[in-house]
Amino acid sequence: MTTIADVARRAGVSKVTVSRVINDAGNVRPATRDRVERAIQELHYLPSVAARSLRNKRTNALALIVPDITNPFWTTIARGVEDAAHEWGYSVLLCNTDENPEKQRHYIDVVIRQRVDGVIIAPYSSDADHLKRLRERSIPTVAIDRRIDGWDVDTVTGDSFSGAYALVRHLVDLGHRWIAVISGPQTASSAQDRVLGYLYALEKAGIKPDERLILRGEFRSTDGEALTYELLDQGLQFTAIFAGNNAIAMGVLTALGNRGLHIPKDISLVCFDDIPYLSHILPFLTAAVQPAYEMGLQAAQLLLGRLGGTAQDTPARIVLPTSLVVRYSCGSRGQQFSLPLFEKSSSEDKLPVQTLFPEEQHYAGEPLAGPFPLV
Amino acid sequence: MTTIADVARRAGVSKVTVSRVINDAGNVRPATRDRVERAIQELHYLPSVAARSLRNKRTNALALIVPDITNPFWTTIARGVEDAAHEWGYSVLLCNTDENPEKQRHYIDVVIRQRVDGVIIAPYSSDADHLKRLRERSIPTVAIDRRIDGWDVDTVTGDSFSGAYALVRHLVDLGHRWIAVISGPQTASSAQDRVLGYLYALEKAGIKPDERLILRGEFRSTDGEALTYELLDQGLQFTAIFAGNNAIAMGVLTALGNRGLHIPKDISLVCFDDIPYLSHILPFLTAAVQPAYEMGLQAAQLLLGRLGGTAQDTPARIVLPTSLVVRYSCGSRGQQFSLPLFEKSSSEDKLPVQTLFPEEQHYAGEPLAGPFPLV
DNA sequence: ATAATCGATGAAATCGATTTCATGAGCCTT
DNA sequence: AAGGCTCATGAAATCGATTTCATCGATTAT
Repeated sequence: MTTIADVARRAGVSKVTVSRVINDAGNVRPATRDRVERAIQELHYLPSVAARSLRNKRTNALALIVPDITNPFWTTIARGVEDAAHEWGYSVLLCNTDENPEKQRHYIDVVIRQRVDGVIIAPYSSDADHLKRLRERSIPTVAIDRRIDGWDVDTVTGDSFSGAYALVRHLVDLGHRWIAVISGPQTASSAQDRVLGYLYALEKAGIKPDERLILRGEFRSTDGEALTYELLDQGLQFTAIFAGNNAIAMGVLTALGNRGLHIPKDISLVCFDDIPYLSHILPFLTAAVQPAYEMGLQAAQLLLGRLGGTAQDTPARIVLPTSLVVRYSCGSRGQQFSLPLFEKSSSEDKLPVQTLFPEEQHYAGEPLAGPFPLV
Repeated sequence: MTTIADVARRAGVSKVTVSRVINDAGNVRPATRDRVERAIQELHYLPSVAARSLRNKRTNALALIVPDITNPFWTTIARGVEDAAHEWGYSVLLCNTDENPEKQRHYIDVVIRQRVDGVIIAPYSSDADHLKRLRERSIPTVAIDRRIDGWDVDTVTGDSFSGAYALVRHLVDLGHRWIAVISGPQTASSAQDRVLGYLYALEKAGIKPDERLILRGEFRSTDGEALTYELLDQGLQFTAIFAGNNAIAMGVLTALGNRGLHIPKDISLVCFDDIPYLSHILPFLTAAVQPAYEMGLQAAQLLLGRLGGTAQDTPARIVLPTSLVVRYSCGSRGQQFSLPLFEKSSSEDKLPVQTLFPEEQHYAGEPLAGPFPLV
């Protein structure tokens, strides 16, 4: 790997001069600059970020710590963060915790070892011990989607409270009186707020909440499914379910389908967060939609602003508005059909595909180009 | 930030001894080891990867360069890569190229500056100039999903040829004779193979291919949509469309819907790659499904194997089998319904949600906990 | 004409780890 | 008892960049 010394030697100057050229630091004669630039070109030199950041104490890297990169909500946030970071010349270390405190601890370690300049985190639990490690080292941090109790940091969230209120209000307006909620873990402020919004909507409607209809699990489809079975098996009376996020809603759908219940004919369903591809083809689920890309963008801009040292004021608390997207899962727009659309047993045929030319497939080059026209 | 020197001072030893403890290098008296470990604990010391890798010339980091992290296919691959990397103590630098050669060039620069130990890349174009830069520096590289012509590297792909063959064969068996294909860019081997599989299926069926029915764009829904309009506007005769990937299929759906055409009543549709959430609720699209997670896993294992120096043999060419999942978009299982399910104009109502307590929202702590029961 | 300033350049120190080599203590062998 | 080992430990060099400070020639001010 070529180093700055190689470039210096080739250009007939010292390392310092090469460094000046790289960093556009001025005080370099145009002729010298040219020689150095030519040497850089010829050697395909690219400076080592490790060496540079060792000296600089700045890595030009952010970390984004999220629960589940498989969920399109988080993917979209990641895109927002990445786009903003890219703009400012920062790279992004993406960390996936699976809502697992142990993995979160691990990644906080990684992030510290990497000496990233800043962290954007959707904390598993607000008071988690290991979050303190970021604080102790005063690593600039932005909380996204979830607040961190007891640490006054910049925060970007969607308006979970109002979104939940709007969803439940919608159900109430349609005449529902027994509404179950399956939210996320109590440790996540977003999950809390959604339950609070739910309660507020009930209160406003003069409905006395029933504790047995308020369930909490992880923000995962498996938990949504299991808790729906629990609801059904307890023989409770309810006519609608509010799912705390899109993954939980998927689990609810699965469970209801398996029990032969149809939406919205038998039960209405609303949820938080959109599912991009799905709602495009099948605009079925009525949902409170957060501006995920915007959230990522704002979080990154907030963080980069801090790093740039421009904003030295008090921590920002940005709460972005949600939208209520009314579709068909409550029957409010006419019952075009009910989910599930298919009988369970006949829904899929998965056939193995035979590999046609096993030998050729392992060749380099273009073994398949021979016998076919038009290519 | 505490350094190894701080730890050494506190433990009353030299930096070397601390380094030995950290790296479990032996030749340290148990009593000394204890003192050092206690000092590490007390100071919350975590070594800097920059300093370490500067000296070691190993960063314990991989890069994964993919076209679009928003597409669940790539997200799933990323999970496979990440899980394998995590297992071996490597971190993953995730790079998103948007199928944009300029961004790919940029990220290859980044990857070199970062001195990552290895790269897994779905190259935009196999013969792209800037791929050479990885080669020149002999950075261990694995191509994923797409082969790289003229560079004999480890490669992990799905069996696009056979998958495409199976899809088109399925259409032919159902009686289709005029089948259009909308594939990805010719520079991507996966897109090529899918066209080749298409042609092979036609040939086997004794159908003469029509060049006008073979279209290529980017692997994006916008291109799928635009090219579908093109097909329709040319007044060509065709009864089915084979979409080169899931994103293109989404675009095709949009275009057909906008033109008032229904699937499978008016036109049949098959595509490559699944759409996890969607096909779970609405198992509608008949597709050739690649084992994405497995692909990521194998690519990472291949790469890590190289880095470990275990496998010094010739480059591997792993081709993983696809499955044909027969659903409803060709009508072969009965026409339960046609897509689009809704009249276009009436499909959604997006309402802004009013923020209920704007002031409280910006407070720290738990401003919302007051007036509600049950919390 | 001389001092002061400025611009271009490089030598050496530095960042935080690891590696190499030297040292000295204790133990074993003959 | 002397030489040879092993083991525990540390001093110094090193990785590849940047920063600080010194130097020297040219230009400007007095």
